[in-house]
Amino acid sequence: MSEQRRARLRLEISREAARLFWEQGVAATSGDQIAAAVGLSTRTIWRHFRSKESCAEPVIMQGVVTLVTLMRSWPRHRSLDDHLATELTRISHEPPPVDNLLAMKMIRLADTEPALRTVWLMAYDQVEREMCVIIGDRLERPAGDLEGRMYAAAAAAVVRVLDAHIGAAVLTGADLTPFTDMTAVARRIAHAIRTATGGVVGAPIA
Amino acid sequence: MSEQRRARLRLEISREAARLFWEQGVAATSGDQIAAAVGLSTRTIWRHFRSKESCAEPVIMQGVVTLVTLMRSWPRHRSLDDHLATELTRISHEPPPVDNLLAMKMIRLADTEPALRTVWLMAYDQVEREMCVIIGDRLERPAGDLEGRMYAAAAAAVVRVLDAHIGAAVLTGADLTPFTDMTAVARRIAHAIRTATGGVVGAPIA
DNA sequence: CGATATCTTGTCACTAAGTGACGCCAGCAT
DNA sequence: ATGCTGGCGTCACTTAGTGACAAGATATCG
Repeated sequence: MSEQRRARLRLEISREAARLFWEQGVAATSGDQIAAAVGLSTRTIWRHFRSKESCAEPVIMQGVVTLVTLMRSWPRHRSLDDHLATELTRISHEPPPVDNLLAMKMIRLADTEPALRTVWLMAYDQVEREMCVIIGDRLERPAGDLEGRMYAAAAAAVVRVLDAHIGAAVLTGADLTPFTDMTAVARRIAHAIRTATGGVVGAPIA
Repeated sequence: MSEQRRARLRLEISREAARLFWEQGVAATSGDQIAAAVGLSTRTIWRHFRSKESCAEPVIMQGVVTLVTLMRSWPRHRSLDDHLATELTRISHEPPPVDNLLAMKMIRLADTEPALRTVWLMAYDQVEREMCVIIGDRLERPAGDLEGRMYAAAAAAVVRVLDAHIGAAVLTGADLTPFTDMTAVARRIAHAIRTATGGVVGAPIA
């Protein structure tokens, strides 16, 4: 099975699962229900996900995949600030992915459902690994270097907090004007990452 | 049931569970086995833990509880570096807690067992909350402040990476001399936290 | 186009994680 | 002594998750 096809199927299952989790709660949603909603047998669900709750993972991941992609395409000669600003404004013209709202809802649920919180943390564990590669590559340090891992962990952590913050703001219907200016958002993210990495990750490389 | 008594019972269960997880693997260890090992009924195990894997949490927590305690007792007028150095050297004269090795083994298992990794991440999620209080208090910022939460998240993240690093070194039988000098260890931890918080958390407050 | 090999899914039986309900008893106050 | 409370054991039960095998889809090669 091609990697792409598998990822798409996982995402499709994840969408239905997340919808059900949000509508009726995690405990009240059974594996059978998820399977029925997506039109597969229950057995197939367990072939693609280790547990009921982890069905939410692809949707949660989708919420940060654009940022990770942007980080990956960050050219060495630019500052993170500038790169994120241009890319985010460019992307903001396109319609936002439909999964974003669903992802925020999952984060919200993770506040009260421990099982979902573990999934959320595991998703950012993946982000941390990605960051490890990106930062390690940028700093030209050996893979698995302790410094690089700390930078990556700190960067992933602040992005997670920012993500939770924005998600909470959107869902509670709070004032969203701080997040409409993509240049400002880019500056906040870049500043957070730069601060969390002691100023090491952010500047252009000569 | 007093909070203390409950915590002690949870720790007792956790020790047996961790031992079994290490000796025979997580999948091969049943709830019944854990219950038998600690001399309780299986039902009682589920009264104290949400899941089989989360039985490992108190032991994992025990591995960082000393550091969190030290952070909590950090006086405002001292630098984190100095405080940790004196306290760690003082403590290093006492015998190290017996659970430390067990905790390292759980972290090691978390590398290959996803279910245990979630528990590990959840434990550090708790550490992050603690850090939130400590840092928020020290910076005299309102509780739940976004900046404070980011500092706490970054600090908890780097401590987690350091912890994993040291644990791996101990278990693989690597050279442990870098970790014998408590002053040096304190400096590394304090430096990591200071770096991850952009230099904000670490200095004495006038 | 056809035959075969591979890969994914469905079905069914089964294990074990986790819950609800109820009764027991140790501790404690009256 | 009596009544209450809170933790524990027992047992029945639900359901998440797995193993094994058959069947259908799909790709590959002639």
